Amino acid sequence: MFESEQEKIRIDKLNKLKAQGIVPYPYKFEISHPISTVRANSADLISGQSEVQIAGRLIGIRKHGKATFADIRDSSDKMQLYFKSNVVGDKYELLELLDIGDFIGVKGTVFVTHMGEVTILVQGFTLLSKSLHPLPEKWHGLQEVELRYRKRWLDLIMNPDIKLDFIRRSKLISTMRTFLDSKGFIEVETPVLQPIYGGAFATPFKSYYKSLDRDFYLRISDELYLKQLIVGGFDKVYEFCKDFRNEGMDRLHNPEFTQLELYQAYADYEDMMLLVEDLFDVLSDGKEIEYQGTKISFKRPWRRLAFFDGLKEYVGEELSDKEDADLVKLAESKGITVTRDYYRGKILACLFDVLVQPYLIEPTFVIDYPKDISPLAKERRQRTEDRGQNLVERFEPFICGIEIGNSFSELNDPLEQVARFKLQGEAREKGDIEAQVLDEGFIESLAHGMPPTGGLGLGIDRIVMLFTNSHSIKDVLLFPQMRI
RNA sequence: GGGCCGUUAACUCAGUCGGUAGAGUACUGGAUUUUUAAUCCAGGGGCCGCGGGUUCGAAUCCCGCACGGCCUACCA
Repeated sequence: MFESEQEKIRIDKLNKLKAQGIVPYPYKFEISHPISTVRANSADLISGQSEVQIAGRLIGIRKHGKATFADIRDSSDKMQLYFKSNVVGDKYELLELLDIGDFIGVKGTVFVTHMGEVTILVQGFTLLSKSLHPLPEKWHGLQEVELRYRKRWLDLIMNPDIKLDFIRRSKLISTMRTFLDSKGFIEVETPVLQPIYGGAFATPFKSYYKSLDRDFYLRISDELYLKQLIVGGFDKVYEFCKDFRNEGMDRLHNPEFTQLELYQAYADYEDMMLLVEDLFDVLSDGKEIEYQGTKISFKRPWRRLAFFDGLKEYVGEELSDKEDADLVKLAESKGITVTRDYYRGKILACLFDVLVQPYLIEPTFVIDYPKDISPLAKERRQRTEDRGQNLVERFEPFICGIEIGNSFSELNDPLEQVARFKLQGEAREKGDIEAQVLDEGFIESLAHGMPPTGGLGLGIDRIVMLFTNSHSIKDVLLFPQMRI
């Protein structure tokens, strides 16, 4: 650390500052305006000869002997500074000890240069923080993608425009919160550390709780806890839930990610579809977005595509009445490897993911999934057009081929729920390591009675990707997971 | 998991046929009181990702590994 030539020079400057009695890391500085405000009101500030105090990071220095131009930037904008030796006096010499990257505070008056740039004529200045490590080059900046993810602070300094995406993320989440609050939903918090994980198919991260001497898991979902709150009498609850899944990472997956899960008593999955349409109408402000070159409209109603209709449309045949063996054959003919412990629904889901999902560009609700891959969802109500049994009331919304959520008419029959977990147990014994584990507390809560309930989970990171036109989930996570 | 590409100064990048490691920015010293990629002069700065191999000699050729990116597959 601090061994490069440039770092040694800066530490040397730091020591010279200290020797002059200057505190290189003072405690605070009174700011009269953010830079953007100075800019917006420059005419008034100039005519009034008003003194302003602004602060920020030094991002450029141009020395001209007894005059020096510099640029500082705060979170709102940047501003040119003009130091003249006959104005700042002896302090002018201190400029020699400042570097690009330092934070300074200045007081001065606003004027416009011959070149038309709004500038502060500096009357006095204070070092607010000495920077010891040089910043990347001034016009190519920091480009190496790996460094941008690993050293996000540097990325933010050198590529400040990326802040807009993270501000957008924050605003989208706050809009969701306002939307749900206005509909009477209550925001709750549930455990991240769970003795039994559940609510989704995934491999968990395992931890160990010393004082209880037992294994705990980082949650893969908060579903089972939120439903217990519905049992307890909250009619509408939601949680922005950081989930952890011990799986690979790629442009759509980070091992820790954020889901919005919400549950509404006396509602079903049809209500959840309407809620999603409403939400996206608000999030998009009724406007189209463009994602990776494709224009997307969230205009209601979204397309509703039955799971088996999707397969029929893109595979060319009706699959609901096919034998398992034929499904395996079909999968293999499409180059999809099917291992032996796969059960029917999983084969179908694989086929769907590969053959149908990539083509779901316009916002689409895929509805009515196979029962055996949906152990927490209610059986589908019988309708005249039904193609047999074994469907549940479940949908997943897709946009641009990306799965952005999951929703059910929640199963609230405790005996049926036990039976579904039992089937999951059998799948687990056959080697399906993601099969869901029976949670006795959850079953007991259902046994006390849960009202009919609609549940919805939305992948927040992926939704932010859509609205910020980000190709990778890493671009909407400030600190994406990287290999160590 | 597979394929392709990348890794050289703090950053952005060159580096020919295998023959002493280059530029710009940044940094240091000097000149410069309206510049804004300031300009001009001079200078310092390298584990060429890591480990092997071939060779008189490797940043360069070969093998392996690590990390990253894109594509692809898988994991719902």
